[in-house]
Amino acid sequence: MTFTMIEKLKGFREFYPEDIRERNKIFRSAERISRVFGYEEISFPSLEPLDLFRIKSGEEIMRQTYSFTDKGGREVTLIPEATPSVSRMLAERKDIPRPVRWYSFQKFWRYEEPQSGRLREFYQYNADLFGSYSTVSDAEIIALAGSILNDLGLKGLYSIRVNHRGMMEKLLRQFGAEHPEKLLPVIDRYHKMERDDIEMEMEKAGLDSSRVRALEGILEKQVPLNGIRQFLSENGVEFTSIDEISWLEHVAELLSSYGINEAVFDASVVRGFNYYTGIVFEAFDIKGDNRAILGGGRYDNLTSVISGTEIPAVGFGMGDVVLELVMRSAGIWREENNDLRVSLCLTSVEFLKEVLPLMTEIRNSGISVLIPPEIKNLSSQMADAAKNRSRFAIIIGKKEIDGGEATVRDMISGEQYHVPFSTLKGWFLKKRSESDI
RNA sequence: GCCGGGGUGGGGUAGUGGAUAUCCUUGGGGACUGUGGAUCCCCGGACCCGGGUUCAAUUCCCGGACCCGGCCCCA
Repeated sequence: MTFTMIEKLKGFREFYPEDIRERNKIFRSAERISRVFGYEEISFPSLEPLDLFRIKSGEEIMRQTYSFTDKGGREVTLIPEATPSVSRMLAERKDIPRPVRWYSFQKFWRYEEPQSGRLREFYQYNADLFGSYSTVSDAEIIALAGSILNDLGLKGLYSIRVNHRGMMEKLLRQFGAEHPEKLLPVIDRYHKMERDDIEMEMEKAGLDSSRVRALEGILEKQVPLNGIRQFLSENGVEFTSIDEISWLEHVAELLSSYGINEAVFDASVVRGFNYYTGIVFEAFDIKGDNRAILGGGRYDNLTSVISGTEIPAVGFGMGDVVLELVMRSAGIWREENNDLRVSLCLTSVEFLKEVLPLMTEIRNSGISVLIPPEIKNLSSQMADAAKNRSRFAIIIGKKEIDGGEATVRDMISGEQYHVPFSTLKGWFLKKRSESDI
């Protein structure tokens, strides 16, 4: 018989238990930190009308998404991002008091060629703060991002590169650019493009050669957030005419008080989409070669396009793909199962009904109890317990039933204990609290 | 959508225009009816798919899907 396995689609993943475990840690971290910042979870459909995304992105959206006509003739799209749906949710419920703090963690789909850190199906965490235009809310959303990364164990291993779209536009105008917004896509690709091409684009935009060199000097370096003013003035920027510098300085001050010391100023971060209006930021692995772990910024005009109501907003998105790569290279992606699990080993199946109530009691206290599906000889049950990484084996035979005590074997040390049935649950709870098992 | 690279059991590999495709590991069973992942024995499992060249293709050629990486795009 010939059998051909049907392969999974390009850019899609399967998750085995060892894959899920650590990913759940990301979910839990994001959930916990979001909650203590006052953010509440929302969820929205995975399939939306194509028009929801067309509004923002035009027809390019067709090439970059899973879009098709459904059986009812509707043009639909597997959601490639969260913002449009979230904006609609906000617009649908005008009674919700602002500011609104929401987060979500869903699957998204993009029809792109997979490459490092980028797949066709991925999870993305999203957080947004609606209804406030302030340095305080900008700092909050960046602090939220940093706190999640810290909670995951990445403290000191990443940097958050911060910039301000409004400031960049003023700066570029001051440098001679007539249409600063046209230069932003070039700046976005500063670290990818050839030097000659960049300089050509800058000159085309209206910068003279000394300004081109000054701009390159600015784009080249990352400096501490609180050193922006000095850095820019050293590179020929007349900062007195740019209010946004003070804005960034205040955000820097707040972030420092938050204990987020990973934020730096990086003028080359402007984000690809042009709907950002204020602060923009991206977090990177400090070692460097990965794509951005997360990215976001302020988008005060977007909600009006999608929902008809203008509501200031600042937020960010973080995908699981790059995050996993970064956590792996930081050596904090664990695949072992650290749950406290114990395996029941019986010398005869007839004892099972007698100890099942006890096992249920132990399970109810949160400890995993594995019942052997087949009662073979004790030796092979012990071997199974070892293989399934049980920390303890509970051995039950005639002796134990008659004596009313379980024999409990520590599978690491080999020590054995006789524990009365009545105190068995407490014995495990004590073991659990004594160490980090 | 474009470009470069890749492929032999679940994982890691050897090898080949022709014969029963190598080894390790993993998995299953047994030796072993009250004590372990050991040991020994047995078993299962692979040349990505399709077409072409050829007497003969896992091997050479072409195409496709997939994987890795890059471009476009980046929400």
